Amino acid sequence: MPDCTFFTTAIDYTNAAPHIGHAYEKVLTDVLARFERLCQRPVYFLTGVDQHGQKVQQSAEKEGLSPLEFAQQCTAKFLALWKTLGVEFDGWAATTHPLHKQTVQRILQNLFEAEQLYKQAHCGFYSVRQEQFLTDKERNEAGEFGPEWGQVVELEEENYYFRLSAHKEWLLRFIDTHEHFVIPAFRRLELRNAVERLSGDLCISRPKTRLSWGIELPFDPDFVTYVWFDALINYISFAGYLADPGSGLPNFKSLWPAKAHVIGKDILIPAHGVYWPIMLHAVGFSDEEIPTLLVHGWWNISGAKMSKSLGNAVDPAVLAERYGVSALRYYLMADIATGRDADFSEERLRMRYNDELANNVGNLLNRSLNMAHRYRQGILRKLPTTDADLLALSEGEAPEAVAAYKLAMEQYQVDTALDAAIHLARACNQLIESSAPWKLAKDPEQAERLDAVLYHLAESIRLVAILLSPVLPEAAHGILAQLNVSVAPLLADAVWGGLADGHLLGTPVPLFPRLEAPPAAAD
RNA sequence: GGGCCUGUAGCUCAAUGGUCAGAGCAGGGGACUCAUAAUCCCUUGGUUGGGGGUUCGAAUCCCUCCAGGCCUACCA
Repeated sequence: MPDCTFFTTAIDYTNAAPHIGHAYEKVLTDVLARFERLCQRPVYFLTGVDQHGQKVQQSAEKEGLSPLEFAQQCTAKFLALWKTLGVEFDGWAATTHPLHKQTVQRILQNLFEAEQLYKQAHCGFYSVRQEQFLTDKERNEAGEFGPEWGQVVELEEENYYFRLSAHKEWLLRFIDTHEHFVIPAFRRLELRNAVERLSGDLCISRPKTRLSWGIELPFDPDFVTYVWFDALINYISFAGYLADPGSGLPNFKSLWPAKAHVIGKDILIPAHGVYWPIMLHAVGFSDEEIPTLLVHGWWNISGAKMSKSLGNAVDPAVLAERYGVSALRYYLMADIATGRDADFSEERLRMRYNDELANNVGNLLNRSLNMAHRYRQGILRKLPTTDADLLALSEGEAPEAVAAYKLAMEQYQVDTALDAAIHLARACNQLIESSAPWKLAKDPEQAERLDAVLYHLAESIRLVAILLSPVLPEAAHGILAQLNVSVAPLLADAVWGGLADGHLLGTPVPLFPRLEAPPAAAD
């Protein structure tokens, strides 16, 4: 058993600038990692970039750069975005890293020696322009390869193959016996059906004559390895698998198996659901060492799939600039159910931010602190109370919100978890209306009740801040600062009564300024 | 072609086969003044895509049709 919770994300291909989908996956994983820290569990968050392959090589040539230069330029954009969005990872998996190359080559060598790889000639139609073999799927209605492929020649080429189909029956049994291999459940069904139809082995090499930008096969220098074989291994190479002592990489045993590989639905089949478990199995990993796949959905725009080529890609850096990191992170976590698709809408981003963060939470903090200062110089009294409405909050709404939040987060349902936090804030606003502190303040006989109400508000807000902190680390810090709480948020502290008798609250400053008018039409 | 998902209020979504299908937002009406023109209360709004079937009971299970989407095919 690993002693550290290990999350990975897909590594992004350094061929184009990051879009909202990249940002979503990384923020989601960042939130899951931050939740582990909130629970005081050790966590290791690995993300990175996939820098090899034909597309990078081609794009680099177009720009007159070396593949490495091009990949590094693109990598810098991803790194800058993660910094902007507060995505704080522990390990950075860049596949051009020498230690990664070393591990990939060691695994290839082991598989070769175990006779899991073999060399075979393939004869087929090859597009010179696109530099790839064509299959029947590329044929047009007339059964021919269209002009978009340029010159097509019949070519025979030798390559190395991985004995994928030899492990098909094992994979089927594994899927059948491991209910939680794929989350959500319907994806597991989808995967199982795909595996049933699996036939043939996986070509894992490209001759250097047509692709040089990759990791060389250790047993045949005329070839580099296929992109997926290179990329998937990042999950173990950067976790320290087969690493030499003193490499600086983590201790593999402390991390593996990963709690979850967070990936998009597009790379479940075949890469992560077929190639990856079979690779691990072939290398000698036991069934208990195959990690769970947490498969998230897509942000669509106007219901259409996001695509750079359609010109509708949403630049997350622009959104962060326009609305702020908190608004963007909140929207990405609140407006999609993990595993499903959602429609991206700036209008909904503004709406949810204004309604839930500005009007509900932000204004609650502001009005509560304001009253505490106006009526009590900011000093809280922690006194026993018998008022039913206050007990309903301290013994009902608040602990129930924490429990619902925890349950949802453990099931990766971040949107549901956020609902629980917002619901608690809403209950506080209701308490303010029903107790009307401004009236209590005018009646000396109600002094104790006023103190109790103010305490209940501050205490509830403290809990809300703790619950929001994985999604909104900065804003949670801001809330706690205004409450004059200096300790870092912990879920263990999300229990009633944390604020001491005589606690002095900080000065109210509007925290989530409303996004007033929609900015002038984008672009 | 094969596989999978979705279809519930104007919008975004809930609802282990079991009270009258619920929230938030939007719409309508009202209240309040501590607050970021915020908040709170009440309220309008549904043939659960259509049609069959199983059941004492169906949004939920089965069949079928319709509509949209995804994977199958190197964009999270």
